[in-house]
Amino acid sequence: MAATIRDIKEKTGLSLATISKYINGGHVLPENKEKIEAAIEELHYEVNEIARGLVTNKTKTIGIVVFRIESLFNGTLLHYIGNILREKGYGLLICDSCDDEQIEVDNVKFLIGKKVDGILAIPVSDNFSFLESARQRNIPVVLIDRSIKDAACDCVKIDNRNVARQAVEYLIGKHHEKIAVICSGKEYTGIERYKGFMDAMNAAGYKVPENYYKPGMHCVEHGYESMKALLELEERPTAVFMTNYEITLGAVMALQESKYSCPKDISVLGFDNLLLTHLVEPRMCMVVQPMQELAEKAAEIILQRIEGKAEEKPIEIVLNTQMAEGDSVRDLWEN
Amino acid sequence: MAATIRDIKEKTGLSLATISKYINGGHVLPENKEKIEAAIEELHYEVNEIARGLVTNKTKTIGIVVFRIESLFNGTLLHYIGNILREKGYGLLICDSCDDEQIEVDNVKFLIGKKVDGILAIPVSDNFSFLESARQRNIPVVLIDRSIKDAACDCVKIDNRNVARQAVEYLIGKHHEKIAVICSGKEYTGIERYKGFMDAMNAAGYKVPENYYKPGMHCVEHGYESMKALLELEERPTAVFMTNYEITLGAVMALQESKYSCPKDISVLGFDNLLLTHLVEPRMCMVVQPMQELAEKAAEIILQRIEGKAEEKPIEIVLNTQMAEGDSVRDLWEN
DNA sequence: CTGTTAGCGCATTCAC
DNA sequence: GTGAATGCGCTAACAG
Repeated sequence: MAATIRDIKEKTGLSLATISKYINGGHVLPENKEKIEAAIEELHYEVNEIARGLVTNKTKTIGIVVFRIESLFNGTLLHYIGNILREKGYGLLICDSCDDEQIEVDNVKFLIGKKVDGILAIPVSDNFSFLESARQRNIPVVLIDRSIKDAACDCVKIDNRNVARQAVEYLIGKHHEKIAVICSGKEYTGIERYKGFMDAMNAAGYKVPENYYKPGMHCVEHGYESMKALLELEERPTAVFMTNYEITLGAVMALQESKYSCPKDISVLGFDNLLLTHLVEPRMCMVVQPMQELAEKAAEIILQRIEGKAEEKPIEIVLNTQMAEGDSVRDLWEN
Repeated sequence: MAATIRDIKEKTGLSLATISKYINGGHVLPENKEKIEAAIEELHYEVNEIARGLVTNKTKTIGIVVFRIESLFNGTLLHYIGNILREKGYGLLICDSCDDEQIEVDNVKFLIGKKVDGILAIPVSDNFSFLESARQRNIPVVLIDRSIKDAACDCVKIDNRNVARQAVEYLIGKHHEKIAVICSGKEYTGIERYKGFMDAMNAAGYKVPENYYKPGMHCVEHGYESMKALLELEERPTAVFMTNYEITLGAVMALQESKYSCPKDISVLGFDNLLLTHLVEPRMCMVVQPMQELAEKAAEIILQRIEGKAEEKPIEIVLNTQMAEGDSVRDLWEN
């Protein structure tokens, strides 16, 4: 058995209170301090966080629910978040929702059972109900990347609609008019980015035929199938805008397999998938989110909430985003 | 405050023991069962795992130390492992070692402080010292993918040397003689796979010039730089064997950027990177590990250890691996 | 099958 | 500055 605070009481002859106080940074007489330190050293004593948690009602653990852990987007976020939290002594309990809303609900309940101090979520669901159980128990929740309508919940995200509009304006600036969009049709980011797409198209006065609009699941397959369908169209679009990591990946896979070449036959502009910019020819144009900042802000907010030093009302942080230019968009007026 | 077992005692008039028993799956009278269930429902009662942990000395939490969480290899493993464990009611506390041995040591200590019931590791380090602290406390440890020499520790891995040999024999079967290898030079898998490479080359009687052997870090950059160097060689290899996910990725990136085309100018055979087989042309030959099986076995073993129903001596599971054929290897005698 | 009692290891009142 | 007592929420012995 590991040594407990009682063992060091025996060893030093001091009382539990004194020892506990020292451990938690309180002042004790120098000679007692030495005694305690010596005993700790000798017995390899380490605080039992479980016992401490029972009385403080804190676990120093934060739960994170991600829509799909295999997504590189989530992996990158986890990397940054995990490092920040661990520096502060917090553990990260991770739950993979596998793109399934029911699993997501269960995950939140599971985390609550684990008595996490706070919950970070990159959600699958587009309504807040899966987090109700957390709210009831006053467990702080911070949404990352995907906010939820009318949720009144802390959230860190990017200016989705704006950046999508800018990206499409870039395409339009290269004189594209027949632009298709592949996006997720259900969740927040997909919808917002689609709105941004339409903003730009409407402002330019361009129509979007129904078969140029490809809403669907947030997954590689949807990107793949949609791009395939677009390429088979009699009146092919001259440019395609893909609005997330997975969809970009799938669409590029379909393009690579096809007989068409980019940007000669078709121009593409993707989202988040920085990896691809180094992998395929030509270098892709890509909207890239500031992952580290996203992670840092989210960690910062959840810690503030846990320590109770944040204002009452929901904090919403919207980060600016930039577009990485490449060679995957051809100017139709050149050549 | 959340409801406790005492609240439901008040509500039902039953004793703590009866309620506890019911919660833990014991048999109680049907009428009491109904009373308890009703009270649980009404009070939104959920077990406080912390309190339970204090008395059972179990946290129902398993820690996992991964060499780099952003690696898709780890993401896939985490996906499978997390799902299995959560089904059994176990949480997964995740620690990213960021490819740094010192961080890895700290991570293990951190997990021990969190009193995890067991530790899974996909390690950075090639010696067991980072796990000593766990062993001292009798915390079960299972190594995944990368075993450690003389560690006498449970381990789930693949037949690295064999499958590498087979892969190289496939290249040799296509009449390649000038075969280069890019591998990680330090950790277990890199060394084993290199041995397999040499087994095949030696058996065939082919020499491996020093500049065809590219050991280095387990990272994208190493794959990229090495492939670039190989392509610039006066006497270029006709085939290149890449021995892990990251290196394969980097090498393919370099190849895509180069003036050479695959398999016309050079043949390649990669490892683990199934994603790539769908992304680049031509379809790549790839050794692919049975990720799900790897995860399942590891989860199974750690749970057995925790429940104390595993034999004393270390369990070592070696899974068979197959090679996915593609078109990235040209038969030198054809055309 | 049920109730009573006693801790798990620690932090936190209070007195002193 | 220190020590004795109390309880966090639960499980595990018992005895009934």
